[in-house]
Amino acid sequence: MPTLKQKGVDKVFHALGDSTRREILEMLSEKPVSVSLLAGPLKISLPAVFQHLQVLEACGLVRSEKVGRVRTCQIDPAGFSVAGKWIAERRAMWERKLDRLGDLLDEPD
Amino acid sequence: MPTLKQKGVDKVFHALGDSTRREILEMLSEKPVSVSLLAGPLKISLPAVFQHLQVLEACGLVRSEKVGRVRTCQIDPAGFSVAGKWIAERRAMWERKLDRLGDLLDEPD
DNA sequence: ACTATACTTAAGTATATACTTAACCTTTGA
DNA sequence: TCAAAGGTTAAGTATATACTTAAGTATAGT
Repeated sequence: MPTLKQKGVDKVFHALGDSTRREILEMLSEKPVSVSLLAGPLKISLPAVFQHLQVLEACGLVRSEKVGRVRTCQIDPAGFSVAGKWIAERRAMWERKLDRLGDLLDEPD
Repeated sequence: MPTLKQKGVDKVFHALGDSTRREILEMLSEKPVSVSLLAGPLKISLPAVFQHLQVLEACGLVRSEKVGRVRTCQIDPAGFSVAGKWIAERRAMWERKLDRLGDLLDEPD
């Protein structure tokens, strides 16, 4: 079943699980930003930021392009739709099932 | 800003970032299941499963109740709405902004 | 050509995470 | 009452992750 494309889900959620990376995403959600500008507000080194960006790119949450010596990063919606879809699908299923269950916790199978 | 409730977001995404934990959630999405039944199909020890369950409970993705010596686990939608909301909010914002940008950054792909 | 800027790579460290096995507690049922 | 079933705790290990500093590489400005 949905175990084939799960690799991407894995990477996206793992990426979102880090608060620094989510901070980066918040910054990028305003507008595209260069690597060093992203690093500014963060209290970690520039290489560290770069590594986070690699993670974010690898799972389709961020896209970037280098022009001259400046790399500009922006949100890539692809990764988000992977994550969003996974959650939405499960949520729909549970809501149905939980509904059907009523509130009885003790269903002895 | 939204930096206050972020702790929960952190934990939920981190929890979802592990494929074994997502497998557990898949199982629970069918119906409530006991700890040892959850462990059955998984190729890890029972204590390991238990630890995953603790992570899932700590972030509101799973709820459980012990009756006699059997602990029955079920999906808790709370955690999912945290994650779903975070994604939905950002997605809405980006879609607006990216739209406004047009294809400003020319797409190399 | 020379220097500064902006990123990139490399290499190492410290902590977190997922797992293990062994031992322990509770409840159930002969 | 005793043993098995179901779960829990403890303790240790091995790998992954997030970070660091130092040393590149390439482009821009003078």
